[in-house]
Amino acid sequence: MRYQAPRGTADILPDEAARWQAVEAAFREACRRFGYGEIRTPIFEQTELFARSVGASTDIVQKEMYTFTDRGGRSLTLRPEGTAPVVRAVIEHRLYGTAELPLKLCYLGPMFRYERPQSGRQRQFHQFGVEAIGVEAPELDAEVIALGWTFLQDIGLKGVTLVLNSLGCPVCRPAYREALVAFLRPHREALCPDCRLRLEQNPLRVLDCKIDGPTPLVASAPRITDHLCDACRAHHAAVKAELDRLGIPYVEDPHLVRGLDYYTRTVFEFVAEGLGAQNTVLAGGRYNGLMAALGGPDLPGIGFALGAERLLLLLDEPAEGRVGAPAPDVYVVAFGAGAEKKLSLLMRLRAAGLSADADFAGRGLKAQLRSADRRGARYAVIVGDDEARAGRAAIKHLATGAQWTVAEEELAAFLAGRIASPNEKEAGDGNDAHVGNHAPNP
RNA sequence: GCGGUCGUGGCGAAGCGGUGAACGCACCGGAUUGUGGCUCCGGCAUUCGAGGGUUCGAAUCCCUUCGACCGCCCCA
Repeated sequence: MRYQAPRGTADILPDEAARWQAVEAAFREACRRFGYGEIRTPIFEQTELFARSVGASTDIVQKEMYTFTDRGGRSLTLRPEGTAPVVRAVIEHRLYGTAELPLKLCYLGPMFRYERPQSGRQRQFHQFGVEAIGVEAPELDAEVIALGWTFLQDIGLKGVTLVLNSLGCPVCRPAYREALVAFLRPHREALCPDCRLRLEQNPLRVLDCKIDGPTPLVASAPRITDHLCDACRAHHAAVKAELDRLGIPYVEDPHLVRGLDYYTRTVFEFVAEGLGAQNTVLAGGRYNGLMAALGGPDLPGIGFALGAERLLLLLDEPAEGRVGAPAPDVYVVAFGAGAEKKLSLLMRLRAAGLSADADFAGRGLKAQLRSADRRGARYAVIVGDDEARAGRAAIKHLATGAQWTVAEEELAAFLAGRIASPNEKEAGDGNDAHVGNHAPNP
């Protein structure tokens, strides 16, 4: 055990990778139906991009970024989230001018945050996300939420709750912030140490303090939703009305505050049971000022991201299984004079569309058949001295023990036909004297 | 960044100061000539995450270090 994967990273082994492929496929399918095209951005970006967009006072920027200097002296950062790179790409390629708005983009890939790993949290983790840019209509907020909802339904996730809030906009949020600070400052000593700092730097974050979360203090604090400007209030109401029409249940939480600074108006999270403090599985919101802040036109946007590891944690327990190759249709057992036919037989079978594998350890007949069985193969093709001499191959249906002998040339077609046939399990042709020596598999 | 639990063969897991590191699974080989699954027999850790120390003697005690898991902060 000399080398290990770096702290907070994980290898996804074949059995597990199959589960990933399933959720990725479901996500891509949901995105397709909703009209989102995939975008792939680099895994690292200029450090400035994240500092500007995510917010200098956020934990992500202050202590969680994987930042390094390349050989040209540039400061680069492994992306901690997906929105900023996508927005950057949209601006860089002026996509807003070449496609209809909203521009709908989706992505899936690894993100990096330097944190203490624990359940549902890694340093390299994976997010699937979407961004819809260029339209401010509340219907779009609802549609984005509906996409997240649909996806979670599609993969059969149970016990998730949609939590909704509005964070206002540059018109109304400053006033609310003042009101909140004015309310909290007299109670400064009652706040936890972290919150005393937040009070100065990012007062809204005090609202979702876990330590004295539902204390009378926070509970009785002024609510953002009571301080929204007319436009934000109307927007928020329209989003809720649309969700009501769609029959998507949600709970309003005026204390929902997201950890990234670029959010405006709608913010939402889908929270799940059973993940401890890391219970957010999908979250997002509107970011109307982000495009302009990153040097693009002043276009609004909304999106979400979901944590793939958390999602997989919530789905069925990983099945304990064989690590490695999938069960083949055919396992070629070749030995003696037949050994030299092994590879060419495999190639013929594969060319016929069958999955085929064989022993590569030069073991005996018995051991090879054992492998065929253990690998879960449906058929074994046996080519030994006798078969090789006759230009034929013995075929054995492993579940029943039925056996046939066919000419080498006909082998692939014969097997392809049988595997496609509903009567696959009929008895063999009796050409093999050994049939009956073994009981069928129970 | 803070706190807790823990690191014994491919995996799971005993042993917790005294000469050969249980056991289960997996794996490899065999049980009369070329036929798998069941059963039986045999094999499979000079070594207990790494480094140092205490001791006549350590996987078992101490220190350091690396790592894993869990919780907190924060986030997806």
